[in-house]
Amino acid sequence: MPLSIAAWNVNSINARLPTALAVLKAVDADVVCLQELKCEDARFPTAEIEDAGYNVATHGQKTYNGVAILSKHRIEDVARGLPGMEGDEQARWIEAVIAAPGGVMRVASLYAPNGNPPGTEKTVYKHRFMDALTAHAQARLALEEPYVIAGDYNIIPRDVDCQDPRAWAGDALILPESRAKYRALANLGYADAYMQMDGAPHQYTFWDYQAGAWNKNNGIRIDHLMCSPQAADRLERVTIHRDARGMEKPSDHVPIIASFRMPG
DNA sequence: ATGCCCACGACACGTGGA
Repeated sequence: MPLSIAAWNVNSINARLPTALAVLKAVDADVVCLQELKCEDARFPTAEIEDAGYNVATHGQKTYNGVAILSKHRIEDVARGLPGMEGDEQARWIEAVIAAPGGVMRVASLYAPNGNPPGTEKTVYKHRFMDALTAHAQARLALEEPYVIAGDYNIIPRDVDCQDPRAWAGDALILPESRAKYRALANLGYADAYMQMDGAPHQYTFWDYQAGAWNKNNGIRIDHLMCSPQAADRLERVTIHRDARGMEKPSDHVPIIASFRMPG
């Protein structure tokens, strides 16, 4: 029985709850990692999400950031906040174990910092966060378990992961220092699910609200599922749910979904 | 060369996003 895991930056769960519920239904993933809830835990629409068939674990924050894990299966061992970033007030990390019938899978929902403008404290913070992520991911490898770090990495890994790299030159999403952080995670042994299954150029997960970016297909691929070797060995499918961007009141991101064979 | 659009807070426009 496969286990599907989606990553989706919802850009405020309360601003587009009807849209979000429709997307959740259409995607029908077993596990959904949400980013940019933009609300405190008490204001998360738990009842509506539970009615849609999901258990809920949130790490919210007023106005900014906020991440959640939704799961049709039991959620265990929830941890909030990225190890190594103690004292950071920004809610960008939640991790848990999903007790699926076919076996357990550890899943993290990640919202990495944007880092713009380059050369500022924002950039320093982005790099510090990514270094903490790499250290944590390395420690987790010792467990030798299926583990997926899913979310908005705010990194364009290759030039072909955007429509026009010249338009992004100098941006924190594409700078070599940012790409090096993504590669450091990959070099530990974490596979980008999209790259393992397909890697086709010019497939995007984000289109800006401005300047008709969606109509011009001027997008970027910045939402990724990074898989431990034990998860990567079970990966059988990846899809990008582009339809979500064409809906009424859409998020500027769409879900990307990976499906894993499970032993049981 | 910059802004375009969108969400938020608590009402006007500044901050942040990517």
